[in-house]
This record gives sequence, C-alpha cells and structure tokens, in this order.
Amino acid sequence: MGALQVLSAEQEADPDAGPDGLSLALVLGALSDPIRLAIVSELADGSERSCGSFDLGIAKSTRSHHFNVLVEAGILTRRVEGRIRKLKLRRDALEARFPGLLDAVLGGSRR
Amino acid sequence: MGALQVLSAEQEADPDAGPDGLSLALVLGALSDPIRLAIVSELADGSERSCGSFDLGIAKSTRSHHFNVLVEAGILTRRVEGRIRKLKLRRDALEARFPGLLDAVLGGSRR
DNA sequence: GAGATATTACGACGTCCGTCGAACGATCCG
DNA sequence: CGGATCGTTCGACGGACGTCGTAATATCTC
Repeated sequence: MGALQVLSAEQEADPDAGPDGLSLALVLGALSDPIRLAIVSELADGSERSCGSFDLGIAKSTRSHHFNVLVEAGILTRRVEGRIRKLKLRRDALEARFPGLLDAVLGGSRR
Repeated sequence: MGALQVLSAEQEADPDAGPDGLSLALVLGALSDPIRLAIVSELADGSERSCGSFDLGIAKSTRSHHFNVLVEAGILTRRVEGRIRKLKLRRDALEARFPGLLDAVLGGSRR
C-alpha cells in the first residue's frame, strides 16, 4: 500500500492504475472514510464548491487532508480561482473507468 | 481486529449500518485492498471455495486476516465443513443493500 | 504595505492496518 | 493413538492513516 508521493499532483504511481491514473483500490480506499463519503455526496450534483463551504465538524487542516486524498485518488479536481479553491467531482472520468460505481456508492450512502 | 466481538458473527456494531449490518464505509474499506479485491473477484461467479484454494502470495495467517475482514464487513460468508471453511460471496445481501455496487467493483477490477 | 481571508504544508501524536512466524485447535486418515 | 492437513489465534513490528495546532503561502482589500 505505502507509496511515496513523488509525482505531479494528479498522476499516481499506482501499480494497477488505468491510463488516466485511476486505481480501483485507491478509489475505494478514498471512499472508505465517512467524512470523505460526505464530501463526495455533497458534490454529487455536479456543483463546484469552495473548500471552506463544507461544514464538517473537523479542523481546517484535517479537511484539507481529506480533500488531498480525494484529489490524489482522482475523484475530485481542484481549481484555483483567486484565493479560493473550487472542488468538483470528476464524474465523467470516474464513470468512464468504473461504470456505475459512483452511482452505486452515492445511492448506498443516502439511505 | 479492533472491535470486541460481542455480537453473533455476522452482526456488526457499526454506527451507520443498515438493518442487516452492512455499512458502506466498512464495505468500501474492506474492498480497498488489492488482495481482498482479488479474493472477491475469484468468488464473483458465486462458487463456494475453501480458504486454501486461493493462491495469493502471502502467509496463511495473513490470508486468514483478509478473510476475516471480508466476513466482518458482510461481504463473505464462512461455512464450516469438516476441517474446511467454505467461503462464498453474499451477492444477494450486497445487492439488496447497495444495488449495483458489487458489479461496478467487479467490472472495474478486471480491466 | 498592512491586514484580512482561504487554504495548504509541516510536524507531532495515537491508533489502526497488513504482514509475518509460531503456536494452537479441529478434523480426517492410517 | 499418531501424524498430517486446514485454518485460526496470538504477539510483534513497521508503516500508513486521521487528527490536530501552528506556521506558511497566496490572494484580495484598504
């Protein structure tokens, strides 16, 4: 599991990653945390939101950490806009690589 | 493992688990390991196999550990038959709780 | 430039996870 | 019974993970 992060942001050095750097184990691992699941749920409608607009009950730095995990797994994109980072779900890339996965996860999360 | 086992084998004490004890985060966490993904893949056809019939390149005890994780997440059942434990995928329960998830995961794993 | 705002980076700390070897328990077979 | 087979349990170890507070960076505003 352990992988030293040496690569450039969105590109992962994962053994079984596809052409676009998406690895199933990495994606599932990123989604296996309730907080990150909540983040993804809130972005499910395709909206683009700033990091600070998420009201999870955790410290700023912890939030940032979870965003990092999601971006590095290829689940989210982060776009800089002034002093704000806009986060967005990579629904198309995810759907292309793992058809049906995102919908299944999102469907199962709001029960 | 972490939790003290006070419940009856298949019942987990997970905060956001459904009636049948299946929790999305727990299931995704269990599937986020390449070895466990391989185990589930091999059971995808609904067959019932003994623990020893899996040729993963790891120690017996490690194998046993991974089977435990999968059973405790509600993904597999373990049935004792003589000195052999037969493992089987809980496809129906999984499908009922997280429709489409298993197929999406299995589809994405054999690329 | 000074100050405020948004977010990341850096250590640090405790816990959980994957791995192993060795020991144990249960079962089958001679 | 004695040995072989199948699998689990136990204790240990190193590394990864989630969490935090604080410091740093970048941007906007005055």
